[in-house]
Amino acid sequence: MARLTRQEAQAMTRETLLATAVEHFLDRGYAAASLDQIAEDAGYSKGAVYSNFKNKDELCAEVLGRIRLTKVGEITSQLGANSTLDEAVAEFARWAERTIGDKRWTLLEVEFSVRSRHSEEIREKIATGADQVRGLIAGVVQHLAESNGVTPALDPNAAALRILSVGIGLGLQRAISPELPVDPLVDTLREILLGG
Amino acid sequence: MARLTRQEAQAMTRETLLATAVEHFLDRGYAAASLDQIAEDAGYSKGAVYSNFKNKDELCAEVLGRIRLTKVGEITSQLGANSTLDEAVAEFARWAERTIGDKRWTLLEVEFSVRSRHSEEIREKIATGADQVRGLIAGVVQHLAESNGVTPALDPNAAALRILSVGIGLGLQRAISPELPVDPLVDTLREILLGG
DNA sequence: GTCTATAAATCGATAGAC
DNA sequence: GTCTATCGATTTATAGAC
Repeated sequence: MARLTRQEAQAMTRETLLATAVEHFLDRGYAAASLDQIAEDAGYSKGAVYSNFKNKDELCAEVLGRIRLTKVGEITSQLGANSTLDEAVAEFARWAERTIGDKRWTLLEVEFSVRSRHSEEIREKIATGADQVRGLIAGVVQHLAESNGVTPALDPNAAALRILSVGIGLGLQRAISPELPVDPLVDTLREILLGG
Repeated sequence: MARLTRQEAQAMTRETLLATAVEHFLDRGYAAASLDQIAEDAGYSKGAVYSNFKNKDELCAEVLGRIRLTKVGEITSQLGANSTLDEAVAEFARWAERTIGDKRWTLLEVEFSVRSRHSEEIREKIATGADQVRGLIAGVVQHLAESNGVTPALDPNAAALRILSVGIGLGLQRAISPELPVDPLVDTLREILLGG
């Protein structure tokens, strides 16, 4: 290993802090996650956190961005590999079972969304993030429809809004009552794809 | 006005505190609502709050129960008055626009749900509340279907789960981005009712 | 049952040294 | 850029008087 330049060293500090923050925010939620503990667990002090991130909200926003990249990467790579529509829907069902089943992510997304109450700046940041997520879903729907030669029952944006709504609402209910089925989310996707 | 007995006086204290708490929790959310301010605004002291409610969580649970009674009362009374299915759906659309448009309620429900993380006792309380809400929705769907002679595409429980999921997810997104349409919720109800 | 007073515990954010 | 030390501002919950 060559020596790190100052820039590389700082990038590593930031990376370590961010990776540690992901775990803490997922495990404890926004309010209960402590910047002090995150810093300590990452091997730094709280000052390092504030040197690399503006405040707790911005750190959480970056944490959520990273988590979303991971989750979306999982589903897009798997969907691209499937040929028939049935297989794609089945693959989506397995992804949903795992992902919506992970209540830590849903609860963190939702808890952070509620913070839109406290500041217009946060609200805009959250709105932008949600917009991006809907865009990703719209792309997936369009891709699935085109590569299978079907016409969706809804235009991509409306489809994405509907799918994300069910995903959020069902995810939250399943975080509270894990015995609830994932069917509504999978069925929603299937109906949109086949119902044209 | 006759004099109040001790029991009546205490019932009135409780009622005043609860009514004041509804406004504070709706306006500021769970975390930002202060028991001290609620008590003061109601004309009592914090001690009175703890004499009438076990703690902040139980007070919030009662607050949510009362709000739900109000909201559900609105929609059930209006739906009962309508004759045709189209009218009922249109009436539901107006109710949804008002209710899902009231982001204070959605945000409070969601914020309190997230607290299921911190204690199994709260989680059970929240789960019971959600169960009741789904039961109410199932009843409305069944009533609408029977009184209009249609067979819903889903059984009442599945229908309620789907409708509540869309309601929660769309409500949260609309709390952040109010320009989003209410259509997904109304369309979901219509499709379930007509799709059998 | 209600009030006053206080306990007790955080935690986010900043200032200044290095 | 990072660390140490500290500020500052709250709030829930309780103990004891009335």
